[in-house]
Amino acid sequence: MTSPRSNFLKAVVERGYLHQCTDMDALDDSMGKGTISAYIGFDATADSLHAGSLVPIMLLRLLQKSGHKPIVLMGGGTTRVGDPSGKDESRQLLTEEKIEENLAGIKRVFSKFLTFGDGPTDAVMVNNADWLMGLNYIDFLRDYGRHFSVNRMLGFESVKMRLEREQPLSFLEFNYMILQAYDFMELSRRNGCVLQMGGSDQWGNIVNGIDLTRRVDEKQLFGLTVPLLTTASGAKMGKTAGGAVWLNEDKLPSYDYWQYWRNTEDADVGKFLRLFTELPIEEIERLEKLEGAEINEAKKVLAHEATKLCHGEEAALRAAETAQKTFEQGAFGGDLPSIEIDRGELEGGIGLLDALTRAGLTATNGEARRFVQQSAVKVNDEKVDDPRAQLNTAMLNAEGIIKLSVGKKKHALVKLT
RNA sequence: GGUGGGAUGCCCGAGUGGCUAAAGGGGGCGGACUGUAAAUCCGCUGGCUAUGCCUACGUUGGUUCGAAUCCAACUCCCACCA
Repeated sequence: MTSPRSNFLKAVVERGYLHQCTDMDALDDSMGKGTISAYIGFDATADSLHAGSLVPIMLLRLLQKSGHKPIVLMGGGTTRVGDPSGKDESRQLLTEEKIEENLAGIKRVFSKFLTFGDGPTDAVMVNNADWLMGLNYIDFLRDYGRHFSVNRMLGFESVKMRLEREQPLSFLEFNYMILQAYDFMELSRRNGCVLQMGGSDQWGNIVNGIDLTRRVDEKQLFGLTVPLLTTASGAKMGKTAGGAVWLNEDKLPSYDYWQYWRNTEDADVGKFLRLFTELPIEEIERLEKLEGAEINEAKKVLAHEATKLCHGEEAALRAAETAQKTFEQGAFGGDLPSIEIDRGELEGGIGLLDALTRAGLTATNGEARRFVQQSAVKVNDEKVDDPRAQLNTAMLNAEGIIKLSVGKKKHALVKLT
């Protein structure tokens, strides 16, 4: 493969987005000739996307910046079936109302990363429920079912894995790849889409769509996959203490989002800067060369750039300021989570355990008790190891705030109403 | 439809009448060490108005002083046979 000439593919290779591509040279040619449309499909299994979906999202953004048209395919129809790829067990089927609700939440995420509209390179969002729900079973089987070889489908990784491990695979799920293949063909017909991208676990599904369209419409389509990311120490991307790293502000405050990137493992910094920021490569090469404690500077840049894309520059600066005050000056910043308490209530004294739980630092009083006993709890940066301790007005600082901490990283503020 | 096997805490998985809030592992969290990193070591890991109480071993009943453990019915899953 010669090195690509189109802006998009050049960047894809350079920044580490490429895992596999069906026909790099031919795709490069088409992209050089003019604007193309490409799509990525997203499940509607939750009401927000999380950091695990960020690579494909960034890929669509890069596509748009390179002068092409991104199509976001919402799996309103296929989510009703459930993708078996990469999963041991069938997924719980979601109700229709829940799926609709999830679609609405996910739409808000994309508006941050892509420009939607009617222009030639404006992004569009489509929902495969629009064409899948109306399919007639017998017609579908006769028109398209005959192009799928079961023999071949059994060889696909997603299916093979289930069969080898003797995990049940229902006929419903077995049909997922057929529906996704049909999606690709449908999008090529409706929107002139010629490229489907996705995670490396989608390779089989993508290739199926290309094959189907070649057989039925005699059209050449392309597929390109991105690597499925794990951190250098093997953990799945996008998981953290409190659960998933959501991209919607209402599910994960921008301060916590910033912290997630700030805590990136050393070995991942360069990779993440390439994938999740839009800094020039030369700048990234400079940053990833930093060693020892200096690499923290690179992590701050990563946190800033990533947060800026998702939540805006202002939120990123706010998070950085709070982090600086909290971690580097031993004070606290206004972006920390906070709870408000009535003065009268505080005068009467509030149990420490109760306060920790109300502030969201602990899930239950029992957990709070354990933390206190493990001397992990601080009030105004003073260690407290008596579970019966009370908060009172004497603890308020000059600004009328009490700072609570659990461990080194979790902090919250108690303010008066 | 028949026969056999299974369902345990976030996950995997021991446990076959009291010593079981349930071994062990994973994951997660806290502490030490550091650089808000990794690795390593130590500890914690059902809830509560807390020397006690409540909830929990698929569901519902039963036997027993006492059940995750025994019995019955039911639900779901798996395997083999038809």
